[in-house]
Amino acid sequence: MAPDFIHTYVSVDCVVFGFDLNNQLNILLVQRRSDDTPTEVHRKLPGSLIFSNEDVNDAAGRVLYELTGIKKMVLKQFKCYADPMRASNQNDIRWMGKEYKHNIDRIITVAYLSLCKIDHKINSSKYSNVDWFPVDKIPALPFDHNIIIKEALVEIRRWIEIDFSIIFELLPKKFTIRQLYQLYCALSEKNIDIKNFHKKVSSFSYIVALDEIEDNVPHRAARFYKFDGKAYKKNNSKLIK
Amino acid sequence: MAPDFIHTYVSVDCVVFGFDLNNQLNILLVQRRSDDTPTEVHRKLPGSLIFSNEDVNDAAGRVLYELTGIKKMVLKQFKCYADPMRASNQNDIRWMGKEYKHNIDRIITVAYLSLCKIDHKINSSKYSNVDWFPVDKIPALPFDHNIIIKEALVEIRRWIEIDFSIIFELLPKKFTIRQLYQLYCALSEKNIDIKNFHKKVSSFSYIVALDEIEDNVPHRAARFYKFDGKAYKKNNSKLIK
DNA sequence: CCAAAAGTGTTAATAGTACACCCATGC
DNA sequence: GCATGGGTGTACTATTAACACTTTTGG
Repeated sequence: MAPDFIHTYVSVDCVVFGFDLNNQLNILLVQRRSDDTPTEVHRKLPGSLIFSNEDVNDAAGRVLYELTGIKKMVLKQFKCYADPMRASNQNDIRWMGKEYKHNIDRIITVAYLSLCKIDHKINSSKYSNVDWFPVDKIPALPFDHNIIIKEALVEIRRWIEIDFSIIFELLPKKFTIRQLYQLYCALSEKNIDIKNFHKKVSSFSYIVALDEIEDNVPHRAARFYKFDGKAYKKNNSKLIK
Repeated sequence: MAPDFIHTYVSVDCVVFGFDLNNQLNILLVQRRSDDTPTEVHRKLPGSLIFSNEDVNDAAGRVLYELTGIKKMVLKQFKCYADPMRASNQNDIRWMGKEYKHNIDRIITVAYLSLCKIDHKINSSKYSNVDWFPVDKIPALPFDHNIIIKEALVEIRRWIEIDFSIIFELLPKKFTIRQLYQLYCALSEKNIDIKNFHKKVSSFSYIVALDEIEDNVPHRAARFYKFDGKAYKKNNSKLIK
């Protein structure tokens, strides 16, 4: 009975978002080593097979740490990809054989979202090349990584709705309300009035005005604010619909 | 290198919700065959290992069909459970050996949500016992099934917020606004005024009043309504916050 | 001065909340 | 009649949306 049940490899892949100064969402991609075509640069999502004694959440935390050198990044599992054909491309099969020293026939992956301040130093212990790519300039990637990224974008938007506070993971510690506004617009695809946004947001107890203001801007300097996580949790408000 | 990467079995488990006449959320559990203790009845979530050429989504659809005899049930993947210890209980290991005729050391599972009108006839081709259990009377289950159910409850609430229309999968074709109200309350844990709810909901274009009214009730009979999926999609409204 | 964005104020429209009141039915 | 819930209306409140106006800064 049941000769058909599979025994398969399981990996995790991480979609790490950053928000750049041009108000673009970016994603971290790593370089895939390829001896066959040393001149061509191949990119992929950072990921790894899971270890025999490792939960997928732990594996994702490990991948993120090996990727950025940052210990406690926020992360959120969002989907398991298990199409039997997702790793059927010959290049992908060859790459897996080299990378893992195993013959891998089928592999399913659990995809994670993570967020990173784009100005944070990336200090990877595993990858030699780690770079930000704007979401509208993602190259063709192996496996189903392009699909994963597309769905991660839907997922991050949902996440913001559920927990607004994670938006601050993408902003510098000190930010202007305009920056928050532009990030919120990029994520929610709503088109709210910046004046009203300003008024509303600056009234929140967890958005704390600092003494500091912008410097060297060709217009009135904006005030910097910081996010107070404790005040947010107290009022556990979603506040922005 | 990499002797530690696992090659593991993958299963799907389905949490099927129903809403009963006592305004209780229920979950479908099946009976686990156990030769060791034929007198004791053990329950579990319906599930299966995935086949070698099967996507997890297809496996979940198959499990649901084998469970209920219904072809197109709504389903939603919500989380992958991969704790290395999740199948370390000796009873569970023994059961898996018998069920699948394999020695299974580790198994990860992908959990799905599904919804079913509780009055729908259950016609299982695989399980001899399939029963509804109110969510507050779920017995101790094998593996991490109790945890999965707990998290499924959080997930179904989120789902309703994202797509209100799925609530009608839990109601009879003809329903009163009170029924809709009580289901909505059970799911959202909000405490809105039923009069205001009535007024609001009955104004929606996709909630269609029927000519029929209740029968044999000790008070004024309520009107039946039906849900118009096409009208809903047109206005793609979430409308209820 | 002008352009550009910060920041505040005013007002109208909309949506949500509380609750009064009448209706229909079985006992 | 009375208790129970159906169904409608009205008035109040909170939130959102639109937009005018003043402020600050560099050029």
